[in-house]
Amino acid sequence: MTDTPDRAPHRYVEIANDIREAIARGEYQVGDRLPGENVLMQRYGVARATARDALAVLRHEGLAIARPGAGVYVTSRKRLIRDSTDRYSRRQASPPPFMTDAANSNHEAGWEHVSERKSATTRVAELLGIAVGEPVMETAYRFFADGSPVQLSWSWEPLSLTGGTPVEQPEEGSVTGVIARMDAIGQRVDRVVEKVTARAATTSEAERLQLPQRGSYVLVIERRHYAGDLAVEACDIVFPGDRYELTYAIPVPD
Amino acid sequence: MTDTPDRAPHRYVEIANDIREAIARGEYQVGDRLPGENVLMQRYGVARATARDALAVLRHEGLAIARPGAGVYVTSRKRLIRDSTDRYSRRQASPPPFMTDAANSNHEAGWEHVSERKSATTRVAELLGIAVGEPVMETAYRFFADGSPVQLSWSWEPLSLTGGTPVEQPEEGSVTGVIARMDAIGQRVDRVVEKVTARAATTSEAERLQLPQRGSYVLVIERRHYAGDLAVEACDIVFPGDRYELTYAIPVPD
DNA sequence: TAGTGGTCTAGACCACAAT
DNA sequence: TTGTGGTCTAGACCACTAC
Repeated sequence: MTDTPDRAPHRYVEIANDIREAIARGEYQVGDRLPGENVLMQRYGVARATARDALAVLRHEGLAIARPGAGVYVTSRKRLIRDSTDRYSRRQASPPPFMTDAANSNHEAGWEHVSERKSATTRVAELLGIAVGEPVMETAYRFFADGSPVQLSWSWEPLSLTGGTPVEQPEEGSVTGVIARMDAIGQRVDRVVEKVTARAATTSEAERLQLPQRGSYVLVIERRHYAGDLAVEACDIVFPGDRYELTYAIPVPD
Repeated sequence: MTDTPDRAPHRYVEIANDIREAIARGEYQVGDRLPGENVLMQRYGVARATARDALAVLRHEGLAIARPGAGVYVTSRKRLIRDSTDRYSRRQASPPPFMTDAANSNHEAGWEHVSERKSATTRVAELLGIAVGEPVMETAYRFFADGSPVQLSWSWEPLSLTGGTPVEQPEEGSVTGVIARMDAIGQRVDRVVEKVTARAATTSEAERLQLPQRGSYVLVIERRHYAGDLAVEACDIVFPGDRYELTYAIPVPD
């Protein structure tokens, strides 16, 4: 028979496994408090750092979250679904796409936004195919579901296209949605490109998404709306890595 | 004027910032060795754990990787691109999609695979819409680029469709690719659905992808090929979170 | 063999949450 | 006021890498 290495298991892994299994057995429900560092030190006879390492494993897996001063709690395992199918269409979206994403959650969902004229940074200029320093409209969003922030985004549109038109302000006019607004000024969006990556959360992202400063990761979409070869909008979208699922349906032509 | 909190910065954050900036300045190139725990202890006059925490920040950001016994090294920042556009078409793919993804890398790319008849687990049954225990063909893949593993996947096809046909073995016949193989047995794939998530790497994933056991995260695609409402293939694809970018082009109908 | 990062002990002080 | 998690010190042993 095969001789499994069977190396001595590490204490912190064993402890993490114990707690994980207890959660799986239902001994701890979502929102329940888990045994903290002090309890684990006594229960397993380990040092502070070892108990802490065990909880760090669960935190990184997204199973638990530490609330400083309060304790460690079991987190919700449900992911919000962002479905790209039918998300980008000419029909005036109603309700807006994000509300559909959040339809599963119990509490109210909503968002805040602020639009501002800016000059294109190097990156924004590259995304939109314009010159650095050209005027753009930047709109920053933060979306909420279940009372907590679940999505950040920054959208940029070249003011050479929208400046002085009724759709200059993305969230102020009667027409909403990039595609419909661009239609209104004669720019026919025919293609949306989304690039998906995962990376560590920056300090500011962790703060605004109410994630732990250390060890958090995010899902990032870099999106562009195109009218032919012209990029009419660029957008960075940031999700807590363990809270979202992105769905893409790809038609296979005959 | 606004009174910024200006809370005392933490030592480990300062140290991490110093090293990150040194990398940005080009003082350390990809593959170079960074100052280790012992050097940082002396240079900054901190304890082992604090130096370690500083390096942990960089490791989590994907900027550095620790090689036990050897040191901490600057990692490559280039992401492989997996483009869904034209990935799923009736034309016989040549070269296979993965080779296109890896076209940017300098060293050779390739993959290993192994196919095996199995019984559908609960999850596979649910994915394929069949009964638990039904026979399926499971094919496990591991893809390499630049000499290191960059992608794992597991594909399942119901043997009720492919069993006894020339395309029963995904990688053995003259016809390759799910769509072409299914065409060969009269199943016309018209839609591929991909669900993208991010999560912590499991122990076994970290091992097979040669990632650190702690703190690694992965991008996961759960993919299904559909012929009408019939799921003819399901597949889990796992990427190192900081090594890949997934691209989706979504056409906007008139 | 010397040095490395991974794990672990046994303490400490702090800001903050709950009471 | 008490307890919590976040940070930090000052040691230790180990398996492994590089020489």
